[in-house]
Amino acid sequence: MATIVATHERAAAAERILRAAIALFRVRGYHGSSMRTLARGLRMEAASLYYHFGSKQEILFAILDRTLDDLLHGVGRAVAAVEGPEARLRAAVRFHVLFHAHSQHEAFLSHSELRSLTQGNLRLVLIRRDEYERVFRGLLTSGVRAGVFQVSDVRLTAMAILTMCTGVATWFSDRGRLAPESIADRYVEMILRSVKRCPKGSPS
Amino acid sequence: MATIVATHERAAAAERILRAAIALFRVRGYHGSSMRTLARGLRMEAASLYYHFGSKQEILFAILDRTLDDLLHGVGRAVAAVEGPEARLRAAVRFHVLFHAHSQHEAFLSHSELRSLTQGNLRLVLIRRDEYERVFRGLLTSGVRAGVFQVSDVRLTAMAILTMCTGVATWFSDRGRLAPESIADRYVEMILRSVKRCPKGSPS
DNA sequence: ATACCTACCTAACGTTCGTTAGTAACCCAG
DNA sequence: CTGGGTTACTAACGAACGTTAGGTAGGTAT
Repeated sequence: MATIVATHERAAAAERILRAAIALFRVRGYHGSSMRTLARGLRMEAASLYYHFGSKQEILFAILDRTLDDLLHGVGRAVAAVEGPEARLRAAVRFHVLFHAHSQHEAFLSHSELRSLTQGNLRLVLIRRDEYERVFRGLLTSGVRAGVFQVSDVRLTAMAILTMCTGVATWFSDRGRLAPESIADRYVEMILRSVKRCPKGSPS
Repeated sequence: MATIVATHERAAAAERILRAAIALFRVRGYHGSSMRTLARGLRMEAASLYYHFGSKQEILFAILDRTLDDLLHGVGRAVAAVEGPEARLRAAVRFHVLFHAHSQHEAFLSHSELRSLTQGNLRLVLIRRDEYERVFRGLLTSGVRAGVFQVSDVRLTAMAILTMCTGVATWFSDRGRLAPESIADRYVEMILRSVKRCPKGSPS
């Protein structure tokens, strides 16, 4: 079928553009990257990009939109796979760290380039980001209710955990000292240490 | 003295420009901000900015240069004021959080706009940023040697602490629920909980 | 009063930007 | 062999960019 092949090729070309855009925006930023530079990396002309995307903004939104989808589905699957607040928080943190190492560049963009989105696109992205953050607040709250966590402020702790793990995307390197799995393990330990209720008289 | 008044006025004008640039770059990013937009906010013409700064890049560098200075001197003063690894780490974390709340915008820029610096300027900034990070690694190492801290990886823990506190600059709001002091207190607690050696069998 | 300096201005330079119009090469169906 | 759709191209648009040249009003020093 021509149509099936065609749509497949088309999707593949769009995918190639998105991958190149992720790499370029990561290094130079959205406003620092031009359609001509993006096209050059793909051995194309700038005008040809407009066959696949309606605008530069549409490319940025496509990247962030998909990344937010991946984050939401990923964390959903991660917490659903285990039971209990502690195991679920471990799974969620682990997923978040691994995602920010493996999908480092798009994860970075979905924080750093929010300001480059148009108002409408920003709204759509923020709705899902809030949803994502609510997952972590929910896990902390359940843990506190169950008596296994002890945190002075759920919202603040959730922000602290998320920004700490999100930071992995800014410094992680494939050729670095630590593998994503090692980083995730250690982050999980650090975080659990700071939210777990201390059995007897707490050190603080 | 004419010269003293003159240099003072000149410095004040430059200061005004820097403050406006911090606010603008924060919202739109360096490449997303134009000299004309910056000038409009100051009720000036774009060309007039070149009387005070040689280029747009020079403005960005001036912001980051001074911010790095403030960070280095600030953390130096903070740790020198107390004794012992734990008290010093508390002081350093406390300073870092307070700085990223009070000087939120320039602190944010000194992380997000590193990529907009020219190669030479970037080098100068990174040298001092590395120096700053070394302070935290040093505090962790002393604590481990003294037997009061227990961390699996000093470098990783330092990065985790720094990115977590740095994140405050991205979400803090003057009109938010928590005052900088409260945030700092709680961050200090969370971090100390996760690096302090547990007296008997650790929870992990 | 004159000369000078400071701090701004207007006007314009050449370049690059995102984007559109129109077109040519290719591929597969009939 | 022909025709239509797909995917790229060349060329160009107007706008905005960072920056420079040159001028001018107002204060200060002599």
